[in-house]
Amino acid sequence: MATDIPDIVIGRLPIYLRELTRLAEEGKQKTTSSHELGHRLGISSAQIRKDLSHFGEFGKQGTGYHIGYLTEQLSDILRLSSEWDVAVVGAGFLGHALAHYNGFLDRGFRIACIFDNDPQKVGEKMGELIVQPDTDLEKIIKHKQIKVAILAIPPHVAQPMTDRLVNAGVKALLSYAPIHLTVPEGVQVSYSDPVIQLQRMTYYL
Amino acid sequence: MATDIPDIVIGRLPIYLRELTRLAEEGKQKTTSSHELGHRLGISSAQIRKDLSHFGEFGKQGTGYHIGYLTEQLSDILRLSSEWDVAVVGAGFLGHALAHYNGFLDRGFRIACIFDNDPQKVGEKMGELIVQPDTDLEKIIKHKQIKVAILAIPPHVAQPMTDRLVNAGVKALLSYAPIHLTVPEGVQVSYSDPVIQLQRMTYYL
DNA sequence: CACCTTTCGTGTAAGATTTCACAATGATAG
DNA sequence: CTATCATTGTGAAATCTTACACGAAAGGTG
Ligand SMILES: NC(=O)c1ccc[n+]([C@@H]2O[C@H](COP(=O)([O-])OP(=O)(O)OC[C@H]3O[C@@H](n4cnc5c(N)ncnc54)[C@H](O)[C@@H]3O)[C@@H](O)[C@H]2O)c1
Ligand SMILES: NC(=O)c1ccc[n+]([C@@H]2O[C@H](COP(=O)([O-])OP(=O)(O)OC[C@H]3O[C@@H](n4cnc5c(N)ncnc54)[C@H](O)[C@@H]3O)[C@@H](O)[C@H]2O)c1
Repeated sequence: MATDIPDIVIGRLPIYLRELTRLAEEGKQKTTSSHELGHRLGISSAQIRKDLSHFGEFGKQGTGYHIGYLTEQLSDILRLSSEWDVAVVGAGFLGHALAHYNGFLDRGFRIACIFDNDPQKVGEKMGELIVQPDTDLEKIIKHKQIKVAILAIPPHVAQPMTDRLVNAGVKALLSYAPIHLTVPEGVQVSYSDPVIQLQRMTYYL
Repeated sequence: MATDIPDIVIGRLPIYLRELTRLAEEGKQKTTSSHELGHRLGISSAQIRKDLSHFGEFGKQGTGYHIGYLTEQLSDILRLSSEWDVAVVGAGFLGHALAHYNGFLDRGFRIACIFDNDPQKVGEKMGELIVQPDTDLEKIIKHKQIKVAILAIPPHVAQPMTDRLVNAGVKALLSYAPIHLTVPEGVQVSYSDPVIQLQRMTYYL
């Protein structure tokens, strides 16, 4: 049941999870339907049912899905039952925003440490954390067994830093640097480049 | 030629453009091939050729693509020949990072104004800009004919702010708020939620 | 010039994803 | 208890996307 599930399906699960959490917060109802969820997300109900059916039968005919139960199941599928420690590399503007962002904790992640190579930044307090020198990066990541990192450093140092992180055991990497990164098989990479996103939209304007 | 081009193809053009710019910066060569470009991006050469062929014939057999020429063509296709003015809404941590980011200018966008509703933030200097009160938002956006906006405000005010922006004439919106937005037909929306991206990766860990 | 190498552009095949549509199931109301 | 209604889970069809493979062009070489 766990094999062979298309990436594109996995990619939608976090969206479902996020909307289920919103539904739970609204607190108006204990259950929802594929139709309601789809309507709220601009996705067809059939797609939602098909996606979920890859993992089991979570709904009930006539009633729909129990919001709490489906939330739990999706959290389990996405391995969010316990928190992932995350390392942030780069304590500039973006690192600053990330360190202060409180939207990670209740969704399965905790910023566990933040690194910089600028002596001026090292030691500075950021949110709950203190900026660490990048020379300690390998030691701390190995010691805390950190598997997830966020890159918020300039593009020209992103690839070498990626290599260091992977070498220290990081398996999932979200990069804000506007550059394609090369990683070994088995390491996940994801990118966030606002300019790419804007450029995708201007075509249609 | 302009109709019927799949969104997924449009979505890759900015990636090609970004890598072409890097190649130009490296300055080692005047031309590149679909094979080289694909190799650098982890995309098949056939896909690159097929994607480009939707818009015309930009290459030369035996030689490949002239980097400068292809860059120009892609910029034209994506409507990046002249700069788009961009409004940033929300002068918090993220708005701060965006206002100081110098990676927009050379890729077709210019942050033209930044808004906040917090009297403490209004008037503050951010990068080259001064934070404007959100009450002036409609006036300024209409006056400058701004079509592109970035949302960096809390989730619960994101939908009403979207409605205001769309009403003022915004046609493309990049939102950092972790919530699905509803917009009228013809308005483009794009999202950036790092938690969604991390959750997509933890499944594979 | 004849030959070789490179690389494009593209028709077609293969594969992936979405949509359709319906039997089956559970809830509800009279 | 039966009829009605809502909604799931899922094969099959339709659509979309990627990969393959090759003829044709361009440039270089002897
Ligand atoms: N600011 C934005 O809104 C924004 C938006 C999109 C993308 N980005 C990208 O995100 C990245 C960071 O952006 P930023 O605005 O925070 O930049 P920034 O210059 O404010 O911060 C970068 C930080 O990285 C540190 N650094 C540099 N080399 C390092 C190394 N080898 N090891 C550890 N730390 C190192 C610097 O000391 C600095 O503190 C850049 O790649 C940028 O292109 C930024
Ligand atoms: N900080 C991060 O790293 C990060 C990461 C991902 C997503 N986000 C999301 O991005 C958004 C902004 O995050 P942030 O960290 O900058 O938050 P922030 O609290 O630092 O900034 C939000 C700003 O929006 C302003 N604001 C609130 N309501 C407004 C309104 N109606 N009109 C105009 N301005 C208004 C506030 O005054 C504040 O200055 C949030 O939705 C957050 O969930 C943040």
